[in-house]
Amino acid sequence: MREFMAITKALSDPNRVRMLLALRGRELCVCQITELFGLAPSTVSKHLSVLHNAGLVRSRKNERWVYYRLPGQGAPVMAREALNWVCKSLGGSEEATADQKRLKQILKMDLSEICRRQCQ
Amino acid sequence: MREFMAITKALSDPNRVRMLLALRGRELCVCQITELFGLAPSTVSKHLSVLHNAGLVRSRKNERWVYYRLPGQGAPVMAREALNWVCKSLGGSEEATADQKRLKQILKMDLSEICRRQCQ
DNA sequence: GTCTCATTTCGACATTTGGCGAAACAACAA
DNA sequence: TTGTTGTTTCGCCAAATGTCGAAATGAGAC
Repeated sequence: MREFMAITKALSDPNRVRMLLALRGRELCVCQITELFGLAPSTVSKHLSVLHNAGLVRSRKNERWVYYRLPGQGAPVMAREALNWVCKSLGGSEEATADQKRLKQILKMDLSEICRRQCQ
Repeated sequence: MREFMAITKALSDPNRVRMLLALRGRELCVCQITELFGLAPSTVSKHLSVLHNAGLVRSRKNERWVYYRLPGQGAPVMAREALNWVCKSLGGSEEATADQKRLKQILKMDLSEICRRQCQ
């Protein structure tokens, strides 16, 4: 029950759901997600920690950046089924499609450049 | 997205999830649910309206009582899949099992008697 | 019509939550 | 070591949420 509630609470915020959808098929670093959503870095970090706590994302650190990704087959059943449900339900939604489109632009940019813009 | 968020928000409260689990295989009237959870009737009513709004329960009125039940095949895909996920994930959980046990006792009681006790 | 009574709505309150900016942290660079 | 810099943690605030009791609703019963 505790595990389940951690997942549903994580999924009860639209920004967090959009983050999961943006992570389909690739990993993203915090600054890219921040750029995508136009939120403060601290806010994005908090959202990601909620998702991480629910087992809905994994993270790794490389050089200066922290990358988040969806967990693969190694994830607990509950989380995996939740993610399947999210992707199946909203994979083709307006919001997800628009995010994917903007994400394409962001992926072309240099990470350092993104971060520099956010530090202003 | 709106429909999806209504569902995840509805599922983000443990009492509401427990209500869904209690409704597996039977309909229950508001006073029975109130008795099961030890909450104020107004609180239970609000929770049920949130679930109803998300399409996760149906209701009907009979004589003095309002009965709630899980929607059958007629429910929208998203709600049906959410309910399947809930039942599959938590159907055998400690909380659900304990609730089922207490529910057995409550089902033996007369509806009028339950309501009389709650009006004190 | 009037009463009864199960349920819902309303108003208030305490807690939780999403958001930000500032400060702390961690890892690389010089 | 000392900066630089991307990320996280910490305080704080405004908005949303769970809970209750009181009042309103509405459908039978008399």
